[in-house]
Amino acid sequence: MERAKELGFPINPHTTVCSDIEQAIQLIETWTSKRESLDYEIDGIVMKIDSVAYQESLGSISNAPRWAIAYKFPAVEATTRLIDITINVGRTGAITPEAVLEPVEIGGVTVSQASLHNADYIINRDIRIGDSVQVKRAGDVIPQVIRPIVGVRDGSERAWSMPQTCPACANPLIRLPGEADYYCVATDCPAQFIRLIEHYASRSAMDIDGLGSKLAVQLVDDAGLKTIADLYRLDVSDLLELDGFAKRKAEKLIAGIDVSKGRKLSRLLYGLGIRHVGKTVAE
DNA sequence: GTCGATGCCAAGCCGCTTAT
DNA sequence: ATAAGCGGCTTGGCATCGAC
Repeated sequence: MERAKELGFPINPHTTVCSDIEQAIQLIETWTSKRESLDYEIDGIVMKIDSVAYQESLGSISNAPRWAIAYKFPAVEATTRLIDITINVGRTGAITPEAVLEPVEIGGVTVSQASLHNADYIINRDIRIGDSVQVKRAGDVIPQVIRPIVGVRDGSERAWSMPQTCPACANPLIRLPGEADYYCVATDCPAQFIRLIEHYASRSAMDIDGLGSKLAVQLVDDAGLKTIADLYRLDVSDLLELDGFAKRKAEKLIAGIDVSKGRKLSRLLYGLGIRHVGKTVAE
């Protein structure tokens, strides 16, 4: 940091060296109360091993160094009403329940939805539709439903259970013994296919410029896409039939699809969306 | 002016493999 | 035998930019 400063980079003036863990804890306590005095917001403090030699011998795991970690201040919590629980069908057919919340301000943003992860998450916490719930932003970012406030129930709350059938294709949902998620295992489920198209076109797969989630819906619902291969049978005149498409946008998308023919085999493999074949495995 | 795509900030949970 | 590591999968919000 000192060298960076010498080179003219702006560095944070509050950087402090602590000689042991007690001093580090003391520093956190000091800043917990002084936090409001800064003219910018902070969500915690980064602790680093000062010795470069120790940093090198500690190394890294995956993306994170073992010699630096963030202490995060407790996230702000808010109370709101759980209006409904909807379910989402993922690319692999995994079913994820989602909380529809009465919009509430938390840490400067409005939270109206949160993932509920799986059926057990809801059942174990006894979360019911209509409940008042405590919500926070985990790591000050990701909206999370923590627990229901049982004491304020008035009897109108309804217990939730996982639907028996897929909301998109009406085929039965299946949960394998020992697994947490329910799956739609239909091979022709439109919700799964829309997600597959999104994934296939995404930046780290075939990187088709201009094809995102909204367009995937349009292509499947309105342009009659049935397989990934159908993408390559589209032409400009097909796209001009669709809402919001004019010449320029249609030509750009066709060009983007064309360019994707030249992508590496590993990107194609990843793009096909085979379970347990992620980016690393594909490469 | 509006809508969608994208890149950025991220965490929880799960299933499996590897290290201790 | 247990813990740590890791990849995979899913999600929310915001700023910015381009197309319509």
